[in-house]
Amino acid sequence: MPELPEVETVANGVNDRVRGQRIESVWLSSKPQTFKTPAAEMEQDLAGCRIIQVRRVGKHIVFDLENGDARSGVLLQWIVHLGMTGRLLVCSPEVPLPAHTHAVLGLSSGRELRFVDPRRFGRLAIFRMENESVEPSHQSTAQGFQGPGQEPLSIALADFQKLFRGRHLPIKSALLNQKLLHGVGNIYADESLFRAGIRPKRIAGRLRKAELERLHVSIQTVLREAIKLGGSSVSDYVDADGVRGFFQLQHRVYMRTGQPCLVCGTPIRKIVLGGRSTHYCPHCQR
DNA sequence: CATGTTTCCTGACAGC
DNA sequence: TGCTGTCAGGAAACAT
Repeated sequence: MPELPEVETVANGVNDRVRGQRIESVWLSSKPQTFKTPAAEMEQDLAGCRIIQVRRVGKHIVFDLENGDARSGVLLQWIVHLGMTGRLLVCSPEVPLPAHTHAVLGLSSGRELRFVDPRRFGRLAIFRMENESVEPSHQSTAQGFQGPGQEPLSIALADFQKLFRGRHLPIKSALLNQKLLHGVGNIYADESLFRAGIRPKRIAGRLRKAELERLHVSIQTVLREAIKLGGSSVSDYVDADGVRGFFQLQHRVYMRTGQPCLVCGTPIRKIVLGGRSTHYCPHCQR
């Protein structure tokens, strides 16, 4: 299940392979729920565009596109959300199309960019923004696609603390809420809470200042470490090369139910919180 | 408005 | 062996 580190890894890998190329052909499957933008419209929009760059915003992969019509002043973005089982692959057209392929972009390099998603929790969309050249004295303030939440790797401590003020829900549920914080999913929520020594069901608004400080640090540490290792390969996540990440070897609680805590030896406990399996050490996390 | 619950989807795996 | 049932999970939609 791709979270921030996996999405970052995929986005970087895809960026290296497709940056600067033109989209010469577009094929989309007929599974309407995959397309937040109607498929016909998306096809029209993507065809002929040049890919300026590919980057991560939250758990979304954003393709910044130039549509070749400079006068239109429109910057298009292709937004890819991998959901649980989505993959982006760059390969030769000769490689047989895997089952559950939902999008194939033919590139000027002669290779194809493919979106494959068996479980269809992934989503594709076009984001359109006006080019903000209206204020020539200022740098463009155009951000393009932005989720409603904050980026965990750059949020300041004070803003981080503010996110949870007055919230009456378990801290883990708050961490998973993308409207608050981007990119933290089930694995990294559990791992961060373990490293911060906080029980997942503690009420977010009742955490002490010192605990939020620890959590702020541990989220960033865990995410950065995971990015360095290429993400976690838990079920079927692979990067753009089809290579698996290695962060799962660093998991201290996730999927370690019953195994001894690596700090104190107490068996790791598993509960269900907000419909998500949740792992923690009952001794180390209070 | 803030939270909680249900829904979407298929592969993997357990149990008979 | 092969079938059936259960589970996983991001985030939107819906309910409370």
